[in-house]
Amino acid sequence: MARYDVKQEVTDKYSLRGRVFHKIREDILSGKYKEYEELKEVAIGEELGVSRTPVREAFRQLELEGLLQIVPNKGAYVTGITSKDVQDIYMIRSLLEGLCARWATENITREQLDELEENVYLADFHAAKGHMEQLAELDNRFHQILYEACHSKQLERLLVDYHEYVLRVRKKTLAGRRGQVSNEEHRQIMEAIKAKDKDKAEMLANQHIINAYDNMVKNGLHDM
Amino acid sequence: MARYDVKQEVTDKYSLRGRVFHKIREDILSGKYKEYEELKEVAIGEELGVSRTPVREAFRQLELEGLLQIVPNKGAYVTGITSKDVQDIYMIRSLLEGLCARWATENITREQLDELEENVYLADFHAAKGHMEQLAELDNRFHQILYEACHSKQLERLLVDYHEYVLRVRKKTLAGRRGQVSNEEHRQIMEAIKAKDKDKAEMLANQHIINAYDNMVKNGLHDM
DNA sequence: ATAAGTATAATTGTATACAATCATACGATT
DNA sequence: AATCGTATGATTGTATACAATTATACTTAT
Repeated sequence: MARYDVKQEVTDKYSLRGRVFHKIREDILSGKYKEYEELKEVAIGEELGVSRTPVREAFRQLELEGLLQIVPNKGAYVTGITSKDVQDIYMIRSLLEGLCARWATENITREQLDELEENVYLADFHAAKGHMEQLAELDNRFHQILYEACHSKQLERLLVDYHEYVLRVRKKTLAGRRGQVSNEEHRQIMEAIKAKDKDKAEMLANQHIINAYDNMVKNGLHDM
Repeated sequence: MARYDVKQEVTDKYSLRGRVFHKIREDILSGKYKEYEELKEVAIGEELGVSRTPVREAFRQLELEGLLQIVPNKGAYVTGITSKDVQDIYMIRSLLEGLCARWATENITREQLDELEENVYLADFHAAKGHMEQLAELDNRFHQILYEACHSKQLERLLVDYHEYVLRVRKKTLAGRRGQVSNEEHRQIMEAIKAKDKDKAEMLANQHIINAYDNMVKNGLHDM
């Protein structure tokens, strides 16, 4: 009847258990396995140096995440994502990121706010220098801080999932001018949270995701 | 490279594959397995007449759904849901049901609208007669129609998951006066959709979930 | 030549066997 | 008596074996 801490989950990601799961997940999101491609249990197993058992368990989880589609007695197929799916996900994310920003305004700690501020200033620097990799890293971290700061395990789980999910289609979105504009939006969100303006923070976070989507569509990245 | 239809997923739920998964899920949601209870693979397997393999696969899926927490080499424990978790989920659902109603307004078919209207009138009848079981059934169906009518696989998947999820805490919410009030809200949502008033439909659906939550808290059902 | 039917191969579904890890109890040592 | 160490049992992690299903190729009949 022991009450194990949820933090266990986080470490699991990088420990032995779930290694297979995350590797396959990564390979789907990175585009190594194409849409509608059939994944064979033995083939994947050999590639990862394991038997079918852990692969099957990973397949079942990936199906639940919507990344795989398993047809009984036939096979596992990489789920096809249509441009409408992407649009829907961004609209859903827009609402949830807004709620996250609202809750973060209420619950953010001094340390988290400091890191948020530092993040924005650092991103300014790297945007000016054209360091796209660091910019992408900082963008990820900015949202991650908010996910933690909203102080809701439920919302955090959803948003982390979606955030990883959209990496599949978002890869090069921060390149070009969007990087600087995006960080300017980050700054405004940060300022609103700092000023404890919940409504403004929510509205800005809403719009931030919509803008990211619009930019992605403009660059023609939505039809993968 | 065959393109299997998503409808396969639906039938799977009730076919052989996933039987174990749904049974265990049901037993957790129904409260048969208590919070923090440890589930043993062999014990569950014997109870369902299967070996450990399908049970393990189900465990992995249930962990991803947040219903189980698996600690490596130790065991699977039923996830404890705090009252804050419940509150968060209802807030999240409120936003998503609102979005669903908005999209349903844009995409609902004639047949779906008819069924929605019929649903409301039928529920009126059963509410007056005090038929609580039928009322609960109609409530489920009302939301289900909206999930289908919003015409978004992504949003539907989320909302169906949450809807089943909250059954764990919602069981007796429709009893008492809430049944009639709830159906009056259904009627307003339906009318707004019929009038193609997206904003109103969204707002009403938002409030509908908030009201359900407030009622649940008032009745003291949130601390399970 | 085409189509149906059958046999063979490949793949998934499930059960079982073995390995690794963890919990518990007992005993030895201080 | 308390504590550490070891041994034993229980449980999970993984691999493999077998069963069931599906896909493919070949044969045969029209």
